[in-house]
Amino acid sequence: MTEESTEAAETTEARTFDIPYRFEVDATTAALHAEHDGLEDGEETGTTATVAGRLMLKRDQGKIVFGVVQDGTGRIQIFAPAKTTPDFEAFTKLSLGDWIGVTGEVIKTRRGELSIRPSAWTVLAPTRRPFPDKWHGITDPDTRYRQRYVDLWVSEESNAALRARSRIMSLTRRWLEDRDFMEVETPIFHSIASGAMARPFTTHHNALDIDLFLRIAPELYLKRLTVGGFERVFEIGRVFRNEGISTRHNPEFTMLELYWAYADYHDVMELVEQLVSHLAMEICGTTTIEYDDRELDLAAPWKRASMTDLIAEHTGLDLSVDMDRDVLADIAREQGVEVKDHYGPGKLILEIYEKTTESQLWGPVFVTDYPKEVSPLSRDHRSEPGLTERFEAIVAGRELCNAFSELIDPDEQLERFEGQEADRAAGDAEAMGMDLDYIRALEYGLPPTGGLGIGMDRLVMLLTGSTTIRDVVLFPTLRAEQVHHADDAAPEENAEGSQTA
RNA sequence: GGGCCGCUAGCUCAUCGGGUAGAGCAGGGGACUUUUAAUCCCAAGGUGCCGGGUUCGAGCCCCGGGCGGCCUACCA
Repeated sequence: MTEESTEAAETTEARTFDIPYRFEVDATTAALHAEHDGLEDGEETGTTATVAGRLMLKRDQGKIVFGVVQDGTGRIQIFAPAKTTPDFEAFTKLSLGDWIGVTGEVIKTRRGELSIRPSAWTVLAPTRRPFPDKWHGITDPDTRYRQRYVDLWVSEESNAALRARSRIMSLTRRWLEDRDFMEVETPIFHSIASGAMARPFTTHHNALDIDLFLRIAPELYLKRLTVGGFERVFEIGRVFRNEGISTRHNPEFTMLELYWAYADYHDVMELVEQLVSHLAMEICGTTTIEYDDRELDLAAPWKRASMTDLIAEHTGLDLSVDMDRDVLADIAREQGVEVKDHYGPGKLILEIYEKTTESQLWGPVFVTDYPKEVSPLSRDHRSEPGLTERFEAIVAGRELCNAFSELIDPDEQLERFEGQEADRAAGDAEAMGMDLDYIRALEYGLPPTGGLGIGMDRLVMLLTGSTTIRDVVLFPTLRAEQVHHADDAAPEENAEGSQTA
């Protein structure tokens, strides 16, 4: 087997076409269906339309060719009789996967299929690689994620989920802007990894000769803006956490954070339940959706319950951060928690909650009043000592967001950072970094502020029914693939573009 | 990171007690004037992920590696 013949099996011989520099489309396939699906079988409209897209199916009848063209909105049949189709011979030679533009009368065939009968057509891009199975498409997840450019036009569900993602982002922005929130962009390079508990990615700036972290959260920059007088800000952007990859985790993911001056965490709860139910109505047409074969009602208001009440409800254990640390540690061990020496009462309660209760919740429910020990950026609870005004929303059994009445006291914030540093010294690689400039900002005065972070990928999963995050991320993080191309293939190498070598 | 599983033609999948791989679709050639994954005929297409080992003989058994999936751990 020679190199040439191997390659010939994988890419078809180059066909040459005179490809225009632009092409004027005047209709989408969806619009044509919306307008003309009511036609009688065999009826003709007398109206001409021009569509463009990829040739997905072709049925050659000899003197008639039936094609199916797919654009970004759907599909339409091309009805091409030899008699009326220009350059008919060439039309019969088109390959599945070719991009074409077609102009012709909109008609309905005798068998009742809405079609365009071409009076003109042109190739817009010939495909040089073989078409995936036209019925099964691509099932190999590796290929779907690596070659999303194929997956997107072959797998309808992928296409729909990723388009829904784009709409969700757009709807979220509009909804927040309608409430006078202003979108901002803060740095992705951080010199201190702070604002969340996670391991960062590290990089280096040559000219400054300094190491930098990719941000794990935009939080501290956004609150600096509130100090600066931007009273309602939000950022939708990528954050980076150097942790495991799973069906719910991608190392880079999209976070919405917002800060709302003069509001508290009760206001933020209302905002979250309203935003999410609004998005559900827009995307799903209802707030009663199904996820993972279970029903979920996203209509506001959502249940609110404190962490300790939920633990009591699920285990019968009546816990409090006032309890003796060692007593709590024993209870934690009984529940299967791996207790570490530096865990205080608050951390132990959080661990017990995560072990016994969180996975039992389906939601939506706001879990409120987190221990101070595990909430270094949240303000002390106004009436519950040792707790903070913080909540997470559990929806479909997963954490959707994290929010709080922001800690505004610089002295208290400094102490919390010091506590984090102690944890880091005790071996906690995810402890938050000390940020003295942020303390300085607080010293200028941060008004009462409600803050929120939502994992947008998770939200998209929820609203599109996706059970893996990779289905809502266009290009999920994967190991590098070694792609060979025929032109640079060494003789002993496999001249293959889609396999690993 | 740990455990389990997978990798066969461009795509979707077969095959076997270890005896040298087979079909559909796509691609090539041909037939067909209303098809709907069209149909029919012909020909072609494989370093069975890679590298070792065992064996007279390995896609199949063993070891190592690569890539992926699921579960698990951390987090959103």
